[in-house]
Amino acid sequence: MENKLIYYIRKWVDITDEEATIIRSAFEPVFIKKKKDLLTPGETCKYIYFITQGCLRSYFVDSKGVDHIYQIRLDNSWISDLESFFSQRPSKYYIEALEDSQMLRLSFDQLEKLYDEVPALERYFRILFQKAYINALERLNATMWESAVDRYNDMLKEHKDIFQRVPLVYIASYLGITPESLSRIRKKG
Amino acid sequence: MENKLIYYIRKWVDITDEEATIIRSAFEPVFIKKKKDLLTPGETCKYIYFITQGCLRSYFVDSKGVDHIYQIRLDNSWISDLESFFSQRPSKYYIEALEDSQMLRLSFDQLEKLYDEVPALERYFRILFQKAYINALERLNATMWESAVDRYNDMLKEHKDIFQRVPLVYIASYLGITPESLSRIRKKG
DNA sequence: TTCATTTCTTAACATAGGTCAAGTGCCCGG
DNA sequence: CCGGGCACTTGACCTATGTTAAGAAATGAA
Repeated sequence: MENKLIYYIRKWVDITDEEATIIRSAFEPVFIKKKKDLLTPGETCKYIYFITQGCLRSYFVDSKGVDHIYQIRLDNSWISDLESFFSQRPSKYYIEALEDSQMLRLSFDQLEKLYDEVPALERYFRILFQKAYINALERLNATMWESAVDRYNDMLKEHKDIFQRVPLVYIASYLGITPESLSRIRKKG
Repeated sequence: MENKLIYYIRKWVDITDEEATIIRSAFEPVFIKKKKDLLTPGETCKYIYFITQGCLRSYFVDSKGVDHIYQIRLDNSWISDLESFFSQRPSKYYIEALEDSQMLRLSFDQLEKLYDEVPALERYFRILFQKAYINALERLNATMWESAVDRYNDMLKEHKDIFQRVPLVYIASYLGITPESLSRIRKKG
C-alpha cells in the first residue's frame, strides 16, 4: 500500500530507497466507510490523503441546502482541502467517501518536515500543484464557455471510470448542472 | 526592477543575497507595447514572465472568432501559458498586452537550472502553484454556482484595481458573460 | 479640432438550463 | 423476501443570460 504511493511519486521525481523509507514512515494508513465524512465544514483539515483504494467527493452546501461537488477522486490520487490544510484554518467543505476507501494520510507538520528532509518531495508537490492548476484552468474555461452537452461528452471520454462507479446525481453536480438536465442530455446522446 | 522580483519572492521564502544574485541574473528584462502579443496559438511558450509594470490578458478564440479571457494580470504577478511552457509544446492561447508593459522573463532551461541551484526557488514555485490552484478552484466554484451579479460584486470587491485599468468588454469576458449583460448588471447595482 | 474607432448602453427577442412536481424502478437492510 | 428510500426520468413551465441590432459617448491619431 505504501509502495503504491512510492511508485506514483517515482513517476515524477527520482528518490533514493532511503528517501522512500523516510516518506513511507511519515504516512499513516486510514480506512473510511462509505458515506462517512473525512472532513466537515468548520473543522480544520489536518491531513492530505493519498487514496490507495476507493472513491471520495469534495463539496460545499449552499444557503438553500444544495450540495455542489467540485471534486471526485478515485484510487491513486490525492484529496484534501488545500485551502484549509495550508492555512490551518477552518474548512468550508465536506469530504465524503462514496465507497469504502483506504488512504494514506500525511499531517501538515510531517509534510513540512519531509520537505526539508527530502527535497525531491517538494519537487514532486511542485509538479503536482502545477499540473492541478493547469487542469483547474482548463476546467474553468470549459464551464465558462462550453455547453453542458460538450462538458458531458468530454467527461465521458476522459473519466469513463467515474461513470462506472459514481451515481449520476453526483456527476451532474460535478458538471455544474442539475440531475434533470443530465438525464435529458443522456436521453438524446 | 529585478529587486522588485526578489522582494516578492522573499515574501514567501528565505533566500540569501548570493541566491538573490543568481536568481536576478537568470532573468532578462523585456518590454512590450500595448496590443502586442507575447504569445500566439501554435507558438510554444518559451518563458514565464514576471510583470514589473503593466497589464496583460490570456485568452483563446473559439470557432466563431469570439475571445474568451481567462486571465488578467497586473504589476507584480506572473504570467505565462504554463501548459505550453512546462510541456514545451504549442500553445492554444494568446497572451496580449493591455498596456505598455515591462517584464522579467525566465526561460524553461534557466528555470530548471535555478531549481537545482536554489532549492528555495523550487519551494517558492511550489507555494505559488499551490495558491494558484486553490484560487482556480474557488473561481471554478463561483462560475459554476454563483450568479453573474454575485461574481461581478466579488470582483469589484477583490480586484477594484482591474476595473480602473481594463475596459469592461474584457472584464465581462473574464467573468464569463457578454458585455451587454455586464452593462445591465452595472445599471441596476 | 475633427474624424474614425473603440467602448459602452439599450431594447426586443431567443434559448439553455433551472425549477417544480410526479412517477418508475431498484437496491439494500431488516 | 418485503418495503422504504435512493436513483433516475419525464414533462410543463420559468428565468438568467445570450443574440442581434442600433446608437451614444469617449478616446485617440492626424
